[in-house]
Amino acid sequence: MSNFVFRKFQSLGNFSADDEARLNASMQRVERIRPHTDLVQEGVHARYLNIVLEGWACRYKHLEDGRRQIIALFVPGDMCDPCVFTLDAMSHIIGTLTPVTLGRIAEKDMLEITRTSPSLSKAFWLEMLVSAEIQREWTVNLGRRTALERLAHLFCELLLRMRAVGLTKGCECDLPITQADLGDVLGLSPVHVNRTLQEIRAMGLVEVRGKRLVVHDEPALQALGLFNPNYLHLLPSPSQKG
Amino acid sequence: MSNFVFRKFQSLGNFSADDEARLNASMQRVERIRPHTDLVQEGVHARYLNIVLEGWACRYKHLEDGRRQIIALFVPGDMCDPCVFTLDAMSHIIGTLTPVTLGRIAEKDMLEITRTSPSLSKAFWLEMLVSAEIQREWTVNLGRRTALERLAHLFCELLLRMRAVGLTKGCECDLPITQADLGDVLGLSPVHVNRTLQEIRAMGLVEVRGKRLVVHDEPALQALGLFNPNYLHLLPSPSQKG
DNA sequence: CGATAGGTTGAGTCGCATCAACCGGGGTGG
DNA sequence: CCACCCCGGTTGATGCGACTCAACCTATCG
Repeated sequence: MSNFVFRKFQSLGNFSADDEARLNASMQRVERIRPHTDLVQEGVHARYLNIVLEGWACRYKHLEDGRRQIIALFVPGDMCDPCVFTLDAMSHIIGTLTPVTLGRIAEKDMLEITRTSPSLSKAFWLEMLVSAEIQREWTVNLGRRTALERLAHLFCELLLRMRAVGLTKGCECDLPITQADLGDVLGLSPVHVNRTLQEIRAMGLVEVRGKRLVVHDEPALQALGLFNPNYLHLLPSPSQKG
Repeated sequence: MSNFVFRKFQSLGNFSADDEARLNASMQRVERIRPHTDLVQEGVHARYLNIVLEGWACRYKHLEDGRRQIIALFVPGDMCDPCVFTLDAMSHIIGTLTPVTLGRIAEKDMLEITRTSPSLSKAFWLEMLVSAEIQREWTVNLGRRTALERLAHLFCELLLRMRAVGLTKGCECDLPITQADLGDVLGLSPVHVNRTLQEIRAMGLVEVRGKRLVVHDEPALQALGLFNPNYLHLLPSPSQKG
């Protein structure tokens, strides 16, 4: 199992070697899915739990006239739908943003795992609650923050999430998505994303170069984005270095 | 138990007389909480599951500078936090919008109920999944719909949710909240809510008078709001008459 | 070497916010 | 019982933030 997925589960509670073995045994690897591919179709009952192992994916919805809103971002270690099994059909789509490698767990294995491993089912449960918390925070982001604040807030969140799975180097991490995708996350037009990126860089807080996010002043960025990390329910980080 | 709460649980699956008795036994009634009162403080571990029996409540967050976003609306029959027990602390506040009567179930009773009654725990689980679906749809609403569309969409949702618990008369239901509260739901200023209400009324779709919502043309309202009811996961309604 | 996707820039417009004043009704205190 | 107050709603004027359209630039890839 990749190191950062291991970290992810560790961050969700006690995670034993036995748990790891069980996960590995039931996880089927699906390599290098192309970017901008839909994994799960709207209106279809989910048959697998998908864990992102490499690359970024998202949950999104389309309006009839083509407008698109990305509802959630999935970075390595994230589970795309820890809770979707019981609903008859999904009202959203899960798709890749970059080339993605998935770990896939069939529904019956999931049921078996949650029935027999308290630590793993607690991990799935926590993952679900935290993703709901993120969803709520995004609601606030879209409803009450300006473009500049939204961008700052998103960058703060992503940096912390990437750090939690050990995918940062100091205040730097991958940001492998386009400005248009960022716009669909933030409810902004691609043009305005571009200008807002320039503005935030001119303030000396953040730079985006070559699909990398480089945060120069994290406290100031958090202040700008009115960012309070509580909603991520991160453990007091044992190592900030990533 | 009030008729509409009964309906609510029926709409969430098979709900026996025995289930009803168990709920009644462990539910403590809290009468007439004042409007604009916080039920659960931010950063405090929840000790109860709250079910709204009368009135409307909401989940909201504040930004440091006073901006406020309502993240969820709770109408009679809704559970304020079916899933919050396992998280250490909440990053949001639950408060009343109108005078509210709650049914309150202590944490230990909840654990007991979910452990021993499959039908009730399935109901709680479903309620949680649907509320997550609503949250996602609101994210789209704030990110990608105009003020007029947002309002139309919200009204469509509220009408269906109220109908599901039998609190509509045809295409009419209570709407006991202020325009300022609507603004905090929709990410709009109170002034703009007012103007948008006038606009939607001038179109002949909806009227709001005396804390009542009156929908004149539900299909047209759904079209305007780009509304697709799938996300509510309502059962094929046995009776539309409310 | 051309095609194409992503990024950048400018001009013009519009949706929504803000500020401020005013109205109307229900509750309260004198 | 009346006067007042205050909250919620309404209206107008003005400004700004973000969108749209359109052109152009740049890097990558076949």
